[in-house]
Amino acid sequence: MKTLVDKCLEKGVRMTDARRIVIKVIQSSQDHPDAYIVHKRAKERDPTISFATIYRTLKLLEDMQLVNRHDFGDGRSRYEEMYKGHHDHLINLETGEIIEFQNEALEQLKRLIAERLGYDLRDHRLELYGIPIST
Amino acid sequence: MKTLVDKCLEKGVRMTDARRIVIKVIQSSQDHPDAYIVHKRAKERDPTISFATIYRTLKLLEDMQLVNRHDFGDGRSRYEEMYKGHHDHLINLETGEIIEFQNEALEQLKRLIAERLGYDLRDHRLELYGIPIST
DNA sequence: TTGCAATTGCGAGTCATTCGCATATCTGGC
DNA sequence: GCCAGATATGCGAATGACTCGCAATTGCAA
Repeated sequence: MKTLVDKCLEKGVRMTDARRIVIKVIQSSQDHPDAYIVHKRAKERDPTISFATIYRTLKLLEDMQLVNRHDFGDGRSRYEEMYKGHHDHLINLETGEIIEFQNEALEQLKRLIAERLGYDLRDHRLELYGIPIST
Repeated sequence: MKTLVDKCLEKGVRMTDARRIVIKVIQSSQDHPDAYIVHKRAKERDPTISFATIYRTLKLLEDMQLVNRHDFGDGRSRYEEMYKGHHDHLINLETGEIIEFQNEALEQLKRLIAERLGYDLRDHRLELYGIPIST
């Protein structure tokens, strides 16, 4: 099981303190932090790390397909480690809580629809927004 | 068949020249224009109309559920009249072209997934990104 | 250990969108 | 039709997320 650091080294990406910290933050986050939160968490490990570096490193990791960037409609990007299988998100409109889910039937349907339209599916984005069923 | 203007009047929304123009632009657009394009088209009808008014009017129409705002990941919002049934979008990664599609099985599946997770589905967003299948 | 290209922190710059405010425009009641 | 007051407009400035330019620092290969 390779770590993100291993994967970076493998691709010849220079491994700096700042990058190690951002990677650590991403790996130990179980939620979907935005850049501001990532910066806040990174500063706990090194108070001198800058915002620009957070953004640059997140972009680097995104380009390397090691991190996923999501836009949940609140005007800023949120990040999570790209690990295991694909999953989609359901956003609780009352609390902002984000629930992850996987559904193979859904994935198949997406591919099928794209194919019917004459396209090879390269990426997709699905978000459900709901409120908890009361009772 | 009520027009957007009718629907606005019905809800007691004051009908101004600027709003009539924005509505006209939205109604006669077959694509998914961003605010800049809406402004450009609106200026053809009244060169003095301002950007702020475009945004304010689009927001008004969005709040009234007469216009849909989409974010296709390029950093700006795109607008379309909210008419007929719900549909999703497939974005051609090579040309940026946007294809609309509807799929009832997909809609049912979305509702089912939300329900299983204990949520009442209030909104959702699905975008497929693909490249044309070459033959 | 050294050299130099890659990376960092900083502050300034972008870009889409929103706001504050003075002016202009609606619209319901006469 | 006309008026008053509430609303909407245009303008430019403000915001907020993100990116860039640059000088100083740092990683890493030889």
